[in-house]
Amino acid sequence: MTPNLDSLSAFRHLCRQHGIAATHQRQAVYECVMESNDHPTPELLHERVRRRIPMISLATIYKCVHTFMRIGLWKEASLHHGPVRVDPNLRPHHHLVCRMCGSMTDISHSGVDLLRIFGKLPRRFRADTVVAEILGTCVDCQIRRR
Amino acid sequence: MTPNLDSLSAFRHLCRQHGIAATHQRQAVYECVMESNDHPTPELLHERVRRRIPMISLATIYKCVHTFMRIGLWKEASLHHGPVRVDPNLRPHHHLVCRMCGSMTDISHSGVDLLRIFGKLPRRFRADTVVAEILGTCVDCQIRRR
DNA sequence: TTCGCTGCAAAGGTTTTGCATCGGA
DNA sequence: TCCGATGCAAAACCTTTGCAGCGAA
Repeated sequence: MTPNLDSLSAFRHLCRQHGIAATHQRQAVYECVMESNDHPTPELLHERVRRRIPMISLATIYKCVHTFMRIGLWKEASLHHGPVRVDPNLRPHHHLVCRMCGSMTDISHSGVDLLRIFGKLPRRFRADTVVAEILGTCVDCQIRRR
Repeated sequence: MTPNLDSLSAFRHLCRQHGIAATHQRQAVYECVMESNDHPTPELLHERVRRRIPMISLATIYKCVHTFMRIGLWKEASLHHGPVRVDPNLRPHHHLVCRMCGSMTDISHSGVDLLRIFGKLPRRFRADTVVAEILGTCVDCQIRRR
């Protein structure tokens, strides 16, 4: 059973669990993200955290974000960001995305109408497309690794 | 009925339909993408197109890609690329992504097990996650626009 | 005290832009 | 001929990195 800790010691506990130092920069970044309802970019996070620690640098934000992702506390919401990729296939289809090399392969729509599955979306959001992104490891990277 | 045209005049026809000039650079970029089975980045496309037009610049590749996307011939396979976005929500969930402002909102998993729906994936791809990305226009942008 | 973390500044990678020139219609 | 497209170079944007000094343990 997790002990009922206040915010500060809960954060220290978390850091100890993962073997990282509990700096106040990390705590501020952590709390700002956990209080967010959106999915902030490092830039936006920097703005928010600076209200508490005016001198914190953007590089530190990036480092904190990577650290928390590495230890599995957060994920990257923006899948396969990086260079644009062109898709000339206009028929509905989904993507197999390799986490290691970033390669993308189409797979057919196969009669799965996701817009129907997600029929009860928030009424206020005007949806036009639903794409399934299937993340994993491609054949080449399975062979190549280790 | 579309006339049966050879490659060159088919391309000219397409350009005329969309009111853009049929330059040989655009034709080479167009053909390279249409012959691709992957989803090339501008960089990779540049390499490939240079086999035909050694002096073509990377800026032209970017401009062509934007043009073909603008007229609706191609899409962007890499959804919401750009700055990283942090996602501290570790429970399975999907995303509402606004095409205009890039904002992302979580929607609940709602019992839809996409990995089961996509049960018959290519055996060789080792899938670990399926995320549905629901693209459209958020409330704020619906109000803001025009 | 020690080692990991921060802040700064520089560099790396991707994309856009301004402008002179070229070429398609 | 005319206007839009290209090529180049510079700038803008996003992210990573190296290193000296700081601070958590």
